[in-house]
Amino acid sequence: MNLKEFAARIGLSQTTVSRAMSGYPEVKPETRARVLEAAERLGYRPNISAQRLATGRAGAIGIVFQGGGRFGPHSSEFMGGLSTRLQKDGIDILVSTVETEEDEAAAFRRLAASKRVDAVILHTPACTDARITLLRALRLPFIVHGRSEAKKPFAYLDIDNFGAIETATRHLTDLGHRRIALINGDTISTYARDRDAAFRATLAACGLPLDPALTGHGEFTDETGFRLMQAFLASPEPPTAVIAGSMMSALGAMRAIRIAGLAVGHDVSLIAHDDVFPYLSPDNLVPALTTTQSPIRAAGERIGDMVLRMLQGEAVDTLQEVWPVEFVVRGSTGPAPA
Amino acid sequence: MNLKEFAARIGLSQTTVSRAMSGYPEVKPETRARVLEAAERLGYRPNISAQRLATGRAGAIGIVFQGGGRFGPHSSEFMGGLSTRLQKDGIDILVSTVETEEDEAAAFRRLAASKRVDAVILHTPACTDARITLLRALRLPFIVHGRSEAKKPFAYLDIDNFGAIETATRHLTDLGHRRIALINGDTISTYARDRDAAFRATLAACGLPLDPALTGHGEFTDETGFRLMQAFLASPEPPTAVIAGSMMSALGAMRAIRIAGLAVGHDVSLIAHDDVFPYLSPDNLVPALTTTQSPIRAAGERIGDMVLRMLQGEAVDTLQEVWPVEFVVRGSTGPAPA
DNA sequence: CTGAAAGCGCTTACAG
DNA sequence: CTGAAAGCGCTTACAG
Repeated sequence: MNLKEFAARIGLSQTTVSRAMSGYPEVKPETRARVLEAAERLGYRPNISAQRLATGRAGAIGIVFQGGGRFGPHSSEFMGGLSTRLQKDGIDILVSTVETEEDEAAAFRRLAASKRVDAVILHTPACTDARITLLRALRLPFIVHGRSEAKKPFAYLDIDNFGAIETATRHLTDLGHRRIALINGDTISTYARDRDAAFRATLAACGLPLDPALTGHGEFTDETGFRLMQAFLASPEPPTAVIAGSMMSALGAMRAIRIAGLAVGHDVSLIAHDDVFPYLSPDNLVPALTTTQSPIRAAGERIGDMVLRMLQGEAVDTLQEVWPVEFVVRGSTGPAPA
Repeated sequence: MNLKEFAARIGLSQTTVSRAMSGYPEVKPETRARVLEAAERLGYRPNISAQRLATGRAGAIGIVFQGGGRFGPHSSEFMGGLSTRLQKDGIDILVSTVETEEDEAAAFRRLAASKRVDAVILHTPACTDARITLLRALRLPFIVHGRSEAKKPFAYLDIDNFGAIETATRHLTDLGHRRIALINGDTISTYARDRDAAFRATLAACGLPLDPALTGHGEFTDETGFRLMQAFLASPEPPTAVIAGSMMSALGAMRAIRIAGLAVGHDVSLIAHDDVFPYLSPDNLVPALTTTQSPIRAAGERIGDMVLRMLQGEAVDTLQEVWPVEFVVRGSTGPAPA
């Protein structure tokens, strides 16, 4: 049933029905109630494509994931939160996956040109990110999950990666550790740079040298954690503590530590950053894992909120948040072995 | 730039331009080439909402995830595959997350009434699933990831859950195990029932009793695996082997086994079903994990393919596939202890 | 092979 | 507070 039929059926004009359903103020309350009730009863819903064409709004926001690897557990938690929030306002999420950087740029061009989305969410930004320049040129509104450097301000939500790693590192030095390793994420992303900077700064502040053999980069997978930890342990002076960038890396690191015949929390302390996955809790590991934690699902919800406000015209420089990261000490960290 | 402007700019009618861009046959090849080149050069793309309104097609398929828990690592892998395939045909994916069963039904009604999607993907079906009845009533085309019982045929892609667990169980009995435990998924889903049936049938075929204390159900999380395994081990006659429904459950089970002072693959054999996650490989575990495996990403791609064929009018009874599951023996299974 | 025009189902400025 | 009508930007039956 379309608007014309429905309006005829209840004896009102299309105009009034449309206004009643869209919540416009100038409709008499009784009229609105009657329209809403009838729509529910007769099952009338405005055709979304017609609505979009008429208003010029797409009613959807876009998100692009690059490569198989990047659509992992973090993505799904984030998406869960985002979707929960946008659902409430009837905004759709349009998911694209691409292989390369060029494909991602092409995807953004396509989204912009065909007016498929009202805004996009950019994630895992690099320190200087060409995508930001592109989105600006395309006049496609965007919000960044993470931070980046750019001349003009833009909307973003990030967590305090610097603070997280600073706290973690400081906790370890306080426990007497002097050889600390870091399993970081990919090299170009801002978050990895921030974590690296925090790690270096804190070691320096404690008068400890940075041993390049004790830092490694890679995807947040079990395998990378395992491989890097094995390399650390094989170095001439193995670490007595390690900070892992994610729960996945931590699982791999834990195994490497055990295989080496060492005990986590006793011979080697371990801290992981935890995005809070419902299916993998640091409390369940043995020993329970000390973590810096920040729920990525909540970040998704918040970004959904922010993108809606942006579309309502709120200025981007009021849409900038940095979330503190919680630090939870559990059994995987202990005094440095004598 | 819209069609009118663009057509004027290159001196052709809107009709011809539209036909050239949509790949209709009746356009002269040179004309088409000229149109396509100009579109590329001038950056013209049809407005997607107008296109959808005019054709009556939404150009999108929907997928609904129920509850936070269900949008986990399996979902993201599946979505990655699905998106990869649909992208090629310019079909969008519309993701919704809901809390309850009623919300899910409401979401389907909304998608259907507002013509937001051309079809939906239904996943994790129960043996008799009310959602199938609903989608039929709504005349919303659908394809099921999994199987279900229904009078009329419908499109689906499932893996051979029965065969997988049969093979796994048989492998264990062949190794001399007589007390085998099963960590299964939620109770109402078809896949869990199939796995349970295979487990029972194989034990029976080997003349082994089924001990209810050695089977458990729950979400595919580390925690559930851990908790169930601890319970199994605490039973009067603990198992010498266990089959876990997912990699997450297996991680928890492994830990419970180790905490009990037992060795995986020696004291207790372990087999897991693996959906093949890029960030968590059974080869990396210690010992490497024997698995029944089936890549859920590939299933996502295939379902994308099938849904496109369905929308092109292919009959649903030719869109039914059951994939065999691969069995890979690694170090986590060994002879039953004497 | 190409074009003029109706129609898809909404929204909204304008008029009352 | 309500309505008649133009317009959003496409597609496509019909005519040539």
